[in-house]
Amino acid sequence: MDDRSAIPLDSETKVAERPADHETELRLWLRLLTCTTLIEGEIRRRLRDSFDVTLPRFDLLAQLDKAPSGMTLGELSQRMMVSNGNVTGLTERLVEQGLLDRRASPTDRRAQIVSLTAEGRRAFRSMARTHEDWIADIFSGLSAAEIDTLMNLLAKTKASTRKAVTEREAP
Amino acid sequence: MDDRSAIPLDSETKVAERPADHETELRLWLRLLTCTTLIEGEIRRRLRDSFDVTLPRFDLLAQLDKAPSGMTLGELSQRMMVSNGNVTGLTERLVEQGLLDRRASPTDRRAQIVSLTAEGRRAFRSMARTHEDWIADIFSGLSAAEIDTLMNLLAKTKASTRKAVTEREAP
DNA sequence: GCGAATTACTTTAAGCTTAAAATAATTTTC
DNA sequence: GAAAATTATTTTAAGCTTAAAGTAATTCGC
Repeated sequence: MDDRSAIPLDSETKVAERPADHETELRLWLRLLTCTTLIEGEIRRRLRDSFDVTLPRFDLLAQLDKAPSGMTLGELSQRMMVSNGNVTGLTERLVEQGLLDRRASPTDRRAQIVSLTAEGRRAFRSMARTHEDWIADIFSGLSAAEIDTLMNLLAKTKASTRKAVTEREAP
Repeated sequence: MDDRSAIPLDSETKVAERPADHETELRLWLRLLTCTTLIEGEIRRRLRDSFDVTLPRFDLLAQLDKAPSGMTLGELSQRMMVSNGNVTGLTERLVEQGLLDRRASPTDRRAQIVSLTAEGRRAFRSMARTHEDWIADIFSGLSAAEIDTLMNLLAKTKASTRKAVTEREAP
């Protein structure tokens, strides 16, 4: 007999039938997803209304702002956790908009290095200041201690996820 | 002279220069986003590899599984937190796939009610069981207590976000 | 060095997603 | 009960996103 279901997690009378229902984890995942969707949607809306920029473009600019000498497309794609083709398209539009510079790598003729133009940097910095205030506003219902705890638990979640992914890839 | 670096992180002696840098909240948001992106990507990949289904379709089926008598498109769009047009398209494809039924509302001629077909219900239930195990696996690095704390902090985050959104809409 | 494997990127096709405008039906207001 | 406002949905155009296939350059193995 499988007695795992007899462990009094929240429930009282789990019958043997179903091995172990991981409803708790599922609810956690749904809540995590809801939070992110909610915040992401709000930020997307504000970026569009205030600066007429999309969130993916803002994200790309943010990555480049952290790398003054630029970055290859592959590096961008890794840091943004999106596909290569995605970065190709985003970059094209931002170059066209005059916010990005694109040049061939001096050491590798396959690679392209993109970096912010002066205008791109100026535009991003200006948006970033407001963006930071929005985020602070959104999290203002949490105390410093709660933010700290949340940070740590999310770090654990990230580690746990990576482990699950890795172990499945190389079993 | 730039004395920002001399200011203790959350001190109250904010010098005039830079009002308040909310770097902590920004880092929290980025971490939250990373977690979700990581998990979402993995689940999307597994759903495709194992069941040849997309995540949005799975999500729509999940909503309908919870409403045995069906739901209007508008209700679906609200619960899934996506646009109306999005639901229109997803529904079309799922009806075409034979997983959804779609009928006019008897009380409101503008509205359509969609519900799972027998096949749709069977297909979803089968996928859902595996899906739940994946989620449990992904969160397996967290203890029950940690999961509980995380749940509560995310509830707070959600509430704080809704407050920020609402107050901006109706100031 | 030479062929094989890998790497960086682009292209393609399909699907997802949104905002905004349009359509049609219902409800509210006077 | 007619006009005005709201609601439910669809359509449209633009952009995002991915997986998979393709191209070109580099590195590896010998």
